[in-house]
Amino acid sequence: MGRGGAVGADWHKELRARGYRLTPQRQLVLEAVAKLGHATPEDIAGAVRETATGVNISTVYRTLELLEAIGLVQHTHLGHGAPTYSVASETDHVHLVCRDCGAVDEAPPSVVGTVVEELAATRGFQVDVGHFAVFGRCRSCSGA
Amino acid sequence: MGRGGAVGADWHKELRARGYRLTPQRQLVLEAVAKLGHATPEDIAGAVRETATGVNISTVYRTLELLEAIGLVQHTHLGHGAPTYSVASETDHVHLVCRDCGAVDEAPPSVVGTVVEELAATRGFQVDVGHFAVFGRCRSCSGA
DNA sequence: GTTGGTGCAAAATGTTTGCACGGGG
DNA sequence: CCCCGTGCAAACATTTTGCACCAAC
Repeated sequence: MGRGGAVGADWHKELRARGYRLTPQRQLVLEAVAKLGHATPEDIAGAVRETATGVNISTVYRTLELLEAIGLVQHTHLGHGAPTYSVASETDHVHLVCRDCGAVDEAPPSVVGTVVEELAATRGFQVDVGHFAVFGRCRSCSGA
Repeated sequence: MGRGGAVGADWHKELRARGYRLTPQRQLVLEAVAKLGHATPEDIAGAVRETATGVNISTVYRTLELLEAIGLVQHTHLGHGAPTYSVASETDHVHLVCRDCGAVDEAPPSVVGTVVEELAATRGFQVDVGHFAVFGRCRSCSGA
């Protein structure tokens, strides 16, 4: 699950190759994203503060932007508030968000496979399955 | 199409029936939503200001919340910024948003029909097709 | 030693709320 | 005449930016 070790062993090279520096803040933010999963920037800042003396929220934003550009993390919109970040390898699934209770469920990308294929074939549209959630009402809340 | 007159002829009754009052602001906001389509609260406030002396932005928010509760309008998240509002009858479609050029395309709900049915059958999840957009890369941007 | 990264504070953006006044019913 | 709805301003929440200092390389 969210173990820090799951994060690519040598993402340092990714940074260096692009001229970026390896800082403790960047290490901490990436570890926090891996550990938390679906965490908002604020969540991440909070988690990091428990470990270190403190990483400024603006640094968290800048770092997330950087890590996303490199392809190490991705963000998803699960609701009206802040987006949530996960390590890129873990975001390959569909999010089901209940409009009533707010519960977030996950489904394998295969459930939308036919749609993805159809949109690619008929419109040349390459779907990014994880970016937006699928909104609706879960079983518990639909009254059944 | 986008004329104010296209909006249900007697939504006044909807208001009255629930104990709400009919005000010029509410009328203007609803007409603006109908005319603009996929408009942010700020867009709507701007459009209304061209007609009237001015409707406060907070009134726009409160009015949109009210109109959505009644079922006359709905909002959709098309990107990272503000949500966009449309009259309820026009939101019954899937939004395809390109991550590169930001273009918003629309597709009939039928393209996701199988997914909607599958999620209902296997998980009891009632999908709200219009609330979140489908994110990805459009034909022009995946080729160039 | 350079130069990019960080912290801090302030600004920008988007949304909500408290309160007093005015208009709808 | 009652009281809901509005305008206004301030609070709130989230994200971005300018700038001086510090640390990675």
